[in-house]
Formats: sequence, structure tokens, C-alpha cells
Amino acid sequence: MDDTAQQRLKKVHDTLTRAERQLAGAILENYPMSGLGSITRLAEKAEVSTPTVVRMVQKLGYTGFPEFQAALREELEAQISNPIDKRDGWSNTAPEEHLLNRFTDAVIGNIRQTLAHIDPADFDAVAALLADEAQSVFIAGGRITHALSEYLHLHLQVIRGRVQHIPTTSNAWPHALLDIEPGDVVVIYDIRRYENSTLKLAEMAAARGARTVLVTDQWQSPISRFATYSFSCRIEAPSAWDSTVAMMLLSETLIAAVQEAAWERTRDRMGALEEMFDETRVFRKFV
Amino acid sequence: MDDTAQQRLKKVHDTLTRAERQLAGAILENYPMSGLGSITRLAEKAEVSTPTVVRMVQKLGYTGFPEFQAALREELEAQISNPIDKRDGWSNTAPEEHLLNRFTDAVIGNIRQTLAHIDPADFDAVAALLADEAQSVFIAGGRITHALSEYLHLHLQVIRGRVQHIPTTSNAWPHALLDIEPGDVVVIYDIRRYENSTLKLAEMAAARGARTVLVTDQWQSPISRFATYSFSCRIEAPSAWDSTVAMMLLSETLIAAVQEAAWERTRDRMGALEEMFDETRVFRKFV
DNA sequence: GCCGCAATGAAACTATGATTACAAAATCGA
DNA sequence: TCGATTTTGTAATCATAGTTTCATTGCGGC
Repeated sequence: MDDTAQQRLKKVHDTLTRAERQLAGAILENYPMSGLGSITRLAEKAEVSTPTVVRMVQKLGYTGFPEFQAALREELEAQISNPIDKRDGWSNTAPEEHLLNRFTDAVIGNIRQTLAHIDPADFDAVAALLADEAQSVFIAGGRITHALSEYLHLHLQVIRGRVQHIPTTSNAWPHALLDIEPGDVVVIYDIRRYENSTLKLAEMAAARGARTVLVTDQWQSPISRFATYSFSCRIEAPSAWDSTVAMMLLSETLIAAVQEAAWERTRDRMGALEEMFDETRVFRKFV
Repeated sequence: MDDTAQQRLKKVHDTLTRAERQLAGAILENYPMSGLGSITRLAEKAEVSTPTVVRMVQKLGYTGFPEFQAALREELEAQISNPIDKRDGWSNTAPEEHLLNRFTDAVIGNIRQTLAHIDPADFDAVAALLADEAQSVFIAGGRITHALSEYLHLHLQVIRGRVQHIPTTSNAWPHALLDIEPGDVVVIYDIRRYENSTLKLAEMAAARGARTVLVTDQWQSPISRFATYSFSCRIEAPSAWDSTVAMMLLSETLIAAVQEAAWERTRDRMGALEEMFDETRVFRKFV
């Protein structure tokens, strides 16, 4: 039982209570610095009471806070005096070459590249477009990107009305086109291998006078010819498949921007949604 | 006058008295650790009295020992914190405070924290579990996480057979339980607000002898009580909603790991899938 | 050698930190 | 839904850390 405090924290993590977990999280957040101040500051930072801190460090096996703190200091000292410990990886418990670290490296690279290529003006313009209830919004995704399109749709639905999801994976999508009017916005996710149906959809939407927002990969879907706005995201990963994390990030950031632009409305709609959830909970109980 | 304590110590070194120099030497001896204990221990170690310590740190420009100590902590933190954090701005064309940069900052932080909490051994164990076709795999997600669960399901389907998706948002999920047998694996995504139906599902799956893999947020879904393996991901973001990017990253990394573990099979299945796509493309043309 | 000044630590004091006891709140199980 | 149990924070208590006061010591000049 002479593990590091970090190891002990993880080991007992499951047996901890809510407040204690919250505290454990705060300690691990910038370990081990946060544990070096007074018990009061640590408690404040974790938004728990000081007795909770005492109780938790005792669960960890220390006699009290000072002993815990002394242990932290020792660990820290060992860490600094040992220059070999570079802390390069993302998971410091896994070796550098572990897939967790390799994959994360690649994804962070993707994010960096993606952000570097996005024009903030375009981003803002698209956010404004999606926030404006004057036109309808249609969201379409392909086989892989279906999850993303669904995710965007789910959130936009809360923010505004007149949002429709078009899954191009089924063959019912042409029906959705009937509702598209000039000026409407069509958001399309399309990464390799680019699908025929999605291209067709973009083409027909453009023909009907819709404005198209394309979220694609770095090689650019053929749809970009029809697109009013186009964002290319890096999707490379050490895997047989591509990584859509960067696209997810862009989508979430868009959602946040749209929500910010239409906050009054969003708040009202969220409130109404909450109420409906509360009502339906009665039904859930019978399931 | 905002040098480091070390610089200040050297600067005023000549103007110090005998006992103070002795103290300064002790502090510099293993800087900055020795300054992080109590004033008493530092005084003892330097073989001077505590008032001497107070007087000297005041000569250094601090109001008192606590302020001096806080300065040391800050220096130390800056020293050990990961340089990747220090990046100013992800999109160099957008201002620092643009949502694109703020959101990405938060997400990168989430990823780091998430990775720090994941036990590589657990990760490997889950990957092996999901790669093994001996047992069936069931994947369930809630309202927000439905997209993630669908994404995982889509990919696992290519890698292996006997994978089933359970959308807990519909009320048909209890039917899926009929197929669960002891030893089967149930992957559940659950973030706040934790849903009753998902909890119920986990409970019933556990009762049927299934092994549960939980992907949850840092506050931990109540399901963790039933879970064989549990991964907590940071989901905080400057938005009215949470960010599931870290969960997406974990999911993709899992997919990559499973695919690697069962590469022969995956390759065959991917090939067969390609063929089917080629055939069905004929149908698409008529759409 | 004596005086005076600066330096220093002992001790008293104050403030803050850590712990404990207990009651309120939340959660759980029937 | 209600009672029992656990969790959690408030407030009181205790301990230690930090500061200040002041007497003692050491040192240089007269």
C-alpha cells in the first residue's frame, strides 16, 4: 500500500461517494499541484467541504491531510529530480506507443489542422445562417457521418424550429426535397468514400435554390462544387477507418455558436423541453 | 519586480545577513521543494529561527511566508505543466477569444483529462472483450449519446458479427434483453442527465449475467455500480450543452484497437461489405 | 573594556488550518 | 411513500503555522 496518491485515487475511485469523486477529480485535474495548498483552498476548488477532504484522504490510507500533502510533495520531488520522466504521452500510465497515445496524437493533429483551415468569417456566417429561423434547415449525412448529422439535428432541434434530418442511407430522402425552398439551408456531411446519393441530394438541393453548407474531409467531397460554404476537416487516424473527431468538434462548436446567437429562444425551448421530459418520466416508469 | 523567487534570492544575496544567507542556501539547495512545507520545517532545515524566515521573504518583496510559498507553487506549476497547453489559439486567423478557440481549448482539456483517467489495462481488456466473437455485444445509448452508440455499432458490425444496437430512446429496448445471455457484453453510453431507462437496462443486463462496459462523464452515471468496466470522460464545454468529443475519441480508439486485435476477420468482412456496396450501387442509380 | 547597533532566536500571540461532533439532506430499500 | 441509512456540510474545537515583540547575543568602534 505504498502507491502514489494518484494510483490510490484511481484504485478507490469506484468506492467513493459523489462529493469525494468530485474532489478526486479536482485533485487529478492538475495533479499534484492542487493538493499542495491548504485544505481550505482545495475544498473550495473542488466545491466540497473541508471534512469531505479529510474523510477522503483517510479513505486513501493517510492519517490526515498533512500526511497526504507530505506524500504529494515527495512524489513531486521524485518527479522533478527524475528528468527521464518526460510526460510526453497523453496517458501517463500507458507507454508512449500504446494505441491510446498514438491515436490521440493523430486526433490532436487533425484538430489543429482543421482549425487552421477554417475561415472564422465563414464559421460565423454559417452560425448566423443556422440561427435564423426565416429559412428551414435540412441536415444530411452519409453512411459514416450519419451519427454526426443526427447529433447536429438533435441539438439544432432544441435551438430552433424548422429543422429536418435527411438520412441519405435510406431511400426515402428524395421526399425531403419536396419541402426545400429557395434560400433554405442544407447541411451535408460527406467524407470518403463519397456517396452517390449524397452528391445527388446536394445537386438537387442546389437546383432548388438552397444554400449548402458542406462538412467534408481534407480531400473535399465533389459536393464542394455546389456548396455555398465548405469546411474541410482532417480525418486521418492510425486505424482502418477515419476519425470524425474533428468534425464532431466543429459541429459542437457550431451548435454552441448558434445557441449563443439565439439564446433567448434556445432558453425558452430548453425549458419547454425539460417540462415535457418531466411529464414523460411518468411513462418511463411503466416501461 | 516579478522575477522568480530564485532570481530574487540571488539578486539580494549580498545584502543578506549571515543567518539569512544560510537560509537562502537551504532554499536553493533543492529549489523549490524545500519551500513548500511549513515555515517551521524550513527553519529547522536551515537551522535558523522562523522569524528569520519571515524577515528574509519580506526582504525578497513578499508580504509574508504564505505569499512566498504561493509564488513557489506557481513557478513549479508553470515548470511542470505540459507545454502543449501553452498554445495560444488554435485558429490563427481568429482572435484568441473567438468561440472556435475557446471551445477547442476546452475540448483539448477534456481529452487530456479523459486520457489521464483511463486505465490502459482496462482499455485493453475491453478491446479484447469486444474482439472476441464468443459472446454477443449489445450497444446502448441515451438521448444525447445515441449518435455515439450508433457510431460504435456501425463500425463494430464491420469487425464482427453478433453486434446489436439498443436505442433506449425508443420503448422497444426491453425486447433486446431477451437475447442477452450470461457472459455477453453490454456497452452503455450514459451522461447527465442520466436516464431512467438506461439505468434500468443496465440493471437488467447485469441481472442476466452480462458484463457491462460503461462510458460516462466525470460525474459518473449511477450505472457504474453495475459496470464491469467504466470509463469516465470529461464533457465540459463553453456551451449550453456538453461536449462528447472525448467520448467520440475513446470510441474511435476502441474501434481501432478491436480492429487491430481481429484484423484477419475484419479484412475479410470489409471486403465482403465492399462487394455488397458495389452491387447495391446499381439500385441507387434508379433512385 | 564599554557602548551602541544590528542580528537573532525565544516566547507570546494571532490567524489560519485541520479535525471532530453533530445535524441536515439526500439516497436507498422495502 | 415512508423509515433507515448514508452522505454531506455547518459549526465548534483543537492544533499548528505564521507573525510580532522583545530580550539576548555578537560585533565593531571609541
